[in-house]
Amino acid sequence: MATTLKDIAERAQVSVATVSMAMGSPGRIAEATRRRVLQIADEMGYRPNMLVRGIQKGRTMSVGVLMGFAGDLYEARIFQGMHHTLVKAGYVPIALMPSEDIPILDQIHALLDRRVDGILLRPTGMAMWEKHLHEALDRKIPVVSVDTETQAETHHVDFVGTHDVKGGRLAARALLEAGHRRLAVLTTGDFAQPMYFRREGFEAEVSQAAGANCVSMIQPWAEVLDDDSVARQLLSLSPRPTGVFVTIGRLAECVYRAAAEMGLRVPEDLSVVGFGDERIASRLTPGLTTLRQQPRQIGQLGAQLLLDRIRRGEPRGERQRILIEPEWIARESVSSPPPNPSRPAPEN
Amino acid sequence: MATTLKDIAERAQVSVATVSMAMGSPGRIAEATRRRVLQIADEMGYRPNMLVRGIQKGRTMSVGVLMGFAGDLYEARIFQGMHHTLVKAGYVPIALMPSEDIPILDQIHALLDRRVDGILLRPTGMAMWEKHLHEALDRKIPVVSVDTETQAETHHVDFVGTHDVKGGRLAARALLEAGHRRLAVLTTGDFAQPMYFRREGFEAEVSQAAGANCVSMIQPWAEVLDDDSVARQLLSLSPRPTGVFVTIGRLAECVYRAAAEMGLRVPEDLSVVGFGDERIASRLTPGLTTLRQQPRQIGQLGAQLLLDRIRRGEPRGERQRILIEPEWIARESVSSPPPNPSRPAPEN
DNA sequence: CTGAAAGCGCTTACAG
DNA sequence: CTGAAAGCGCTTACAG
Repeated sequence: MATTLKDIAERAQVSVATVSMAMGSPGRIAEATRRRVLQIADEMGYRPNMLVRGIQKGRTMSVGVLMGFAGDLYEARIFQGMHHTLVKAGYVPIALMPSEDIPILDQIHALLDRRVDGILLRPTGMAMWEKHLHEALDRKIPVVSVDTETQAETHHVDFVGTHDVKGGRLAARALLEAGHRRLAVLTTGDFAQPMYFRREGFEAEVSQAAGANCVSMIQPWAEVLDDDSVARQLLSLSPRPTGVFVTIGRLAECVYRAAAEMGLRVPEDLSVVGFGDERIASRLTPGLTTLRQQPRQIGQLGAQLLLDRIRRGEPRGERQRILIEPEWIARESVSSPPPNPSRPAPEN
Repeated sequence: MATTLKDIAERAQVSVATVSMAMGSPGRIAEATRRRVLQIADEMGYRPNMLVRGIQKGRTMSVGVLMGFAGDLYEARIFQGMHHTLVKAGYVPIALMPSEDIPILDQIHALLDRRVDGILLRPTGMAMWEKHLHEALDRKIPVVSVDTETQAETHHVDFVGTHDVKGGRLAARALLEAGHRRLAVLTTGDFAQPMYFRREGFEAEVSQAAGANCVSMIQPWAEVLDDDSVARQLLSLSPRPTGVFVTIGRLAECVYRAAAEMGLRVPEDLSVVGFGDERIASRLTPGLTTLRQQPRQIGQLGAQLLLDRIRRGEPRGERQRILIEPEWIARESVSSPPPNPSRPAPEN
């Protein structure tokens, strides 16, 4: 249906090879012929057929992107970053997502059958991509994981994500420097590594500070939005923590509400530091001091890593791992601890 | 690099044609041979090369998807719907979005050069896809527009979207039936047709009701979130409207705030009906009665329309246009008008 | 400077 | 029942 080199060759009264060279190889064809051929090609609306090139060179200039596409800003930003880097380099993303009634293996095969040059994925808890990743790796198709690290098959899967441990440390350091000593973490358990790492970093930093301690409580993921009971428990501890780190922004809402119910003011009585969730953080009153992630950059670097591997043609090189430090965004939810704690500390 | 039919043929000691037929054509090859070939193919991890099929049959089983991917739930749902229908049918979406520094024409060409079988697009205000759509249409590649209708090149561009006019009518009817006669529309101008259609439907319905009237005010899009001044103006009219229709959910926030500042209660003093934006609608207090759109279904039907066109092989058939009625979601923001309006109506 | 030939991976009539 | 040949659209040595 579409215009082919043959069509052009006939019209221009030259061979297909000549047309091909006129378009592709600079000085191979006489300038006059070349001009004429190009002119005709243009008139006929010729567009190169990348399928052919894909077969010939073994490069389709397309990559598979496996994500959630669930509609959160964070993931959209990651995709924006990937998209930008890919398209700038002449690549195109084939975007697939998990779906109840479509076997994941079929999705991977759909990519392999179209000979994608590589795969970018964000292995969220729900998407069980990982089990079938070897299908790609065995065929020497590079895979780069983004935001969340793959659990299995990590051997040659590069990774770009947030430096969660560092983020946890930064949160702890800020609270410690503000004078807090009784610290707490409110986290949510069943949602993969990032939460664990954030908590880990926080606890590690606190453990190095003289006279400071830290309790941690876990709220089931399903109840993150609605249930304030865990936050209330946390604030009912005696002695009560004066600085709380929540590993995900939404949890701050629970803490805020629980505090309000208990007559505690933020930040006068209680300092709170969050993680990510910029929208929520800026909307809360007082504004939530938080660690901003860099989803766009994560997407870009992930794509870059993949392109590097594709270009080097060695999917089994040394594994790359890039962690991006979250940015400290100071709002109004952190201050020094109350001078007169609910239960006076004897060591004054 | 990847296993080819030739590799399998060598191992199985048969011709490439035999291998091909063993896989593709049912009864063409002796069962024993077939088994052996398939077995070997499986061992070698053979995967068919769809690029070749794409060249041979002129079908790549891929379609271009041009959207915003800006991270709103609504668009994500549309994409989910498209994705589901496409993947179920063996197709795959190549997802491209507008980007400051990438010419749109290049994006379209990226799709054409990969010989996508069709294009799905959501022509939002920002994305100037439309100018270059003829590049696809001229090459007989079907295009289906979703959510927002294309302005130009509509000749053969099918469309699936919300029945905005009907939605506006439903909103008006509900307010009229609740007894309201002084009605108002708060809309936002610079954001393409849907808003106009909603308003149009509302005004048309009101104009048919005895003794009812309607004023309309437009708020610039850029200020939708922050600026309540237009809403305040609207509520300061004399006589004051008792029922307001906002053409987009977010605007309800402005109305709510303005009402609160002016000492007006929703719904006792003021009834409000919104459109879309389920998240906001359910979060507001009182809950916003609204017209729910069906983004997932819109995506599915859009993809279906495209697949139909691809299969029929006639990109120039009669134009399809599917409008999906928004669903009336009753919450708490609508009641009968106040018995004793701010400025007593003489006709009692 | 231009063309004929071989090849990329596969399918499909057509022979045998 | 299986294979050789031609062809899909293109590129790339190799001749002339």
